[in-house]
Amino acid sequence: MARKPTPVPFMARVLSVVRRIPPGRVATYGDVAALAGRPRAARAVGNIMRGCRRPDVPCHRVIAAGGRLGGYGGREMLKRSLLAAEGVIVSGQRVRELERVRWDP
DNA sequence: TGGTTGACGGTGG
DNA sequence: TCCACCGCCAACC
Repeated sequence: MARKPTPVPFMARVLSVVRRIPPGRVATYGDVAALAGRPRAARAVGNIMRGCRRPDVPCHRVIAAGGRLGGYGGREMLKRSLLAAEGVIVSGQRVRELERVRWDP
């Protein structure tokens, strides 16, 4: 069964989802993929985020599963700082209390 | 048109 | 808890 061809490019939907993540909240790549309509495209989401440097897209709020920070163009420390500044408790390379700060759309 | 590339996820050792 | 492997996918070249 061919998946329904998305009327709008996957990348546009992903960016749209990420823009909706409020400050102090996070979403995993898998969450974003699911919200964008492709539950198994977490890796593809990461690829898109890799090239996304727009200030209007809070890509630092997108983390890996299990509370792991994931990457940030080699600036993982900055990602960690940005999240901490928003009130997200980060310890080492892990977000604590993930279920408490996980965005619930 | 077809192969490569990873800011991933889940499982197993 | 950490690391290695394999499966998945859209964007890129």
